[in-house]
Amino acid sequence: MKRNTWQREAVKSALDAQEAFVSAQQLHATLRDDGTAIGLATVYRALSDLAAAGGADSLQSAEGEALYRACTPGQHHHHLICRNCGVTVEIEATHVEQWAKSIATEHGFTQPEHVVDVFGLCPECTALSAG
Amino acid sequence: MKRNTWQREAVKSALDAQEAFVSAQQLHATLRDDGTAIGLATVYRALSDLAAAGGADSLQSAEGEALYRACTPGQHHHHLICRNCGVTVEIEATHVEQWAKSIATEHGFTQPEHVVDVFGLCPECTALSAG
DNA sequence: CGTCTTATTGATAATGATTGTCAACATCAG
DNA sequence: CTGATGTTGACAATCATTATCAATAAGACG
Repeated sequence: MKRNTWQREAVKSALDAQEAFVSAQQLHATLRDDGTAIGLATVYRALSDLAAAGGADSLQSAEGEALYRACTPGQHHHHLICRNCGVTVEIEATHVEQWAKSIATEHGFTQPEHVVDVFGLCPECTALSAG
Repeated sequence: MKRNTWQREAVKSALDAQEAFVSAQQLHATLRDDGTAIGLATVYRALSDLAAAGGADSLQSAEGEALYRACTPGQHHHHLICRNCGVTVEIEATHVEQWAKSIATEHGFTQPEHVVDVFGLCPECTALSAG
């Protein structure tokens, strides 16, 4: 049976409060800073449960860390991510969905899934780097 | 000054001999099995040099390992990868390039880069899983 | 061919994210 | 309230990757 604990709630709402992709470590630090005493392992577990349940998106940073972000459940979407500050915009990619399916089929591949993410500098970071 | 060593040559040709993405560890094991005494650290170094020089593509597996594959230098391309056996097909994605640029611009993002990879089951693995 | 400079190697230690362990604890049905 | 058991959290363990550093070898030069 699945139980509801304040820890899982805390992780969920801490993730909701983020506008950018964050690592488990960062989220753990944030929670601690907010006065929430929670174990690191628990944050890892809560995040991977959330991701498995579709309540969060995850991706790997260039350095290999796992990053998480709250998302609308059930929606398949992709991301436009600032490589400097991490700010994220959800984007739709109907075109790309179609393209991925057809290219897979062309080559005889089945059960296609795809990883599509766009990295760049957000307006703010662009301004900063220009100044 | 950059020196030519048999170790780097060995890594390069071992990578060329692979039709799938492989990890540094796997490549090291392969080399050892072939009777080539080479250090693990050297394989790591050779692979990241190769990738930096454009002689190899790299991506992160779902488990977070770095995987490498020989590729045509200078060509920007994406991959269709079998999630079971790792076989890889290089694909072009002119559409997607354009789309990535325009979506980034729309949101005020600059210097767009993108990660686009399609995973699926190759014809062989599809047949196997069906049988 | 020898010699010298220094890039490279490789065994091993160190790092750092993530996962496993397991006793103590909290949740929820009854 | 109480008991069965899912969950927590401190810490150890794991695993890929990187740093360390003495020993080695590539290549320029004579």
